[in-house]
Amino acid sequence: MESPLVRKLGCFTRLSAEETKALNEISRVKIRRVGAREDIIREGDTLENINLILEGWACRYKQLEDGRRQIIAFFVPGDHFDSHVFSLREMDHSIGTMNAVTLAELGREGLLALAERHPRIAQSLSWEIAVRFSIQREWTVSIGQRTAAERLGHLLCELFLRMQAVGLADATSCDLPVTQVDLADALGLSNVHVNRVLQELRANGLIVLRGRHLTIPDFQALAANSLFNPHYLHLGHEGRHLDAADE
Amino acid sequence: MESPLVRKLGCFTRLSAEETKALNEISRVKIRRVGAREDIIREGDTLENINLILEGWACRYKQLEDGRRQIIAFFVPGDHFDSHVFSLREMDHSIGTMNAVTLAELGREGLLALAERHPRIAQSLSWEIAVRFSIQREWTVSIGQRTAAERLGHLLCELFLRMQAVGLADATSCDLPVTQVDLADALGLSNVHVNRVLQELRANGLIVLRGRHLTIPDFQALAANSLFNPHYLHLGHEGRHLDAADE
DNA sequence: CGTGACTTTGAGATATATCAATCTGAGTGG
DNA sequence: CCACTCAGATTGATATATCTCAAAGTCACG
Repeated sequence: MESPLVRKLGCFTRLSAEETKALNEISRVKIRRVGAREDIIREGDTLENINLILEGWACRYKQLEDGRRQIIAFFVPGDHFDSHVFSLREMDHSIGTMNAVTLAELGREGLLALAERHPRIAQSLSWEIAVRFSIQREWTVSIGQRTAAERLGHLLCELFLRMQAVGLADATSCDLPVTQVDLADALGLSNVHVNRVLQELRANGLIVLRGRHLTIPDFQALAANSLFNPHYLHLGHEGRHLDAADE
Repeated sequence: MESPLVRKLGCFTRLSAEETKALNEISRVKIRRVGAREDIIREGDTLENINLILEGWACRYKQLEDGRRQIIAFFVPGDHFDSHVFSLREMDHSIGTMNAVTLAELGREGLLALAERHPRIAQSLSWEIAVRFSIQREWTVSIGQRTAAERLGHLLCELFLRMQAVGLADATSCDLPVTQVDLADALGLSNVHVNRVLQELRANGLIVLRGRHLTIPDFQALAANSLFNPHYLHLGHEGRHLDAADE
């Protein structure tokens, strides 16, 4: 079984068989299962390991004193949290699961050693961090400037492409294991409004969303409607080059 | 003259005289001046150097097709952009100046070599990136959840502390070389509304803002009013320890 | 002392929030 | 296999934070 991390890093650079094997192996050493809607990491914790998601979705979130919650990022399989946080004393936010999640706990040292031995792994891990940062920037743009419909459409486009990048989407659809309240907390909207905008997108034939499964019949249409430009995900740049060379 | 970078990294770890000297020297090699309201880097550019701000303010921003602009981050002296972007093909956003800016262009190799020779420099640079990421997350929270008054107050608290961290603030005030339109674009508000909220904060005695200079007479009061918790800036953790040991 | 950039004011307009029901459907126990 | 339950989705009615447009004021600078 191939680790979704391999799949994702493969978007950036072609990994050798040896590198792939090493990554798959390190993902198998220490597995942990967490139920739905549980916290994996709490604000104030100190981190010992890097957690890699093998199955399920999680999110980074922060809660204000009065209870308002903002989801700061979603994690899908192949994502990990959070190498660079090691520089900080303690977590300034929490990480919780959406549905049931399977994690690989990568020892910090193990991964660093791996990166040292395989420069392309190091390179693609730093690519991954840069992309994550880029996504965070785009969320700032979304919440700051886009209308509710654009925001929602934009988020769905992003999540769909990210699922596709790890091989968890078919041509037009993927799982979306989040509630409307979650979407609202991620977009800075009320759940009532999310519901209404969702209906509007459905009415326009831009999405089908039922039972935690999302279908985007015409991606271009939804993207255009949301001012979505996939550039910020930096997917498939190197990958596409290599693919082209294959043919 | 001490580089503001030294000042800032000193918040995290005590640098040796030798490390300080090395950082000051590398900041002096290649200096560049850019006028107010100019772009330093444009979307689509590829990066060759790391630019360190010695004087003046800049911002990261992104513009939607229809002209809406979101300021994604402010850069004050001591900040640099952007080591981790090297992993990406090309910039997915632009960087522009607020007022006149003096930059040090650090060669990528030079800095990497420096980091290799001095592990504490490497460590504090990675701390810096982690903090920047944390700030980006907090902006997401702000724009998503806080009211206009909280948002504005929160941003002013942040900028004041960041200026203080590089020694560019006195006990209650610092420069703030941005227009109300800039604040609006950073906060996802209209400039008219920023103006009104600014007046409200003034009326409540929380800020004095005139001629690009900000005074916060009672920081605690403004912080409380804005649900501002400085933890996310991760300032002075290690620093405080060492200070304590000094006594 | 004029010009342009920025700030301030006023008067509506509207996107989105809030509150409170009601509905739906998947899972549970009897 | 049927009621029950409960989380989540939907609806309706109303409130409000914030936006838009347009004009007028202020101030630094040449």
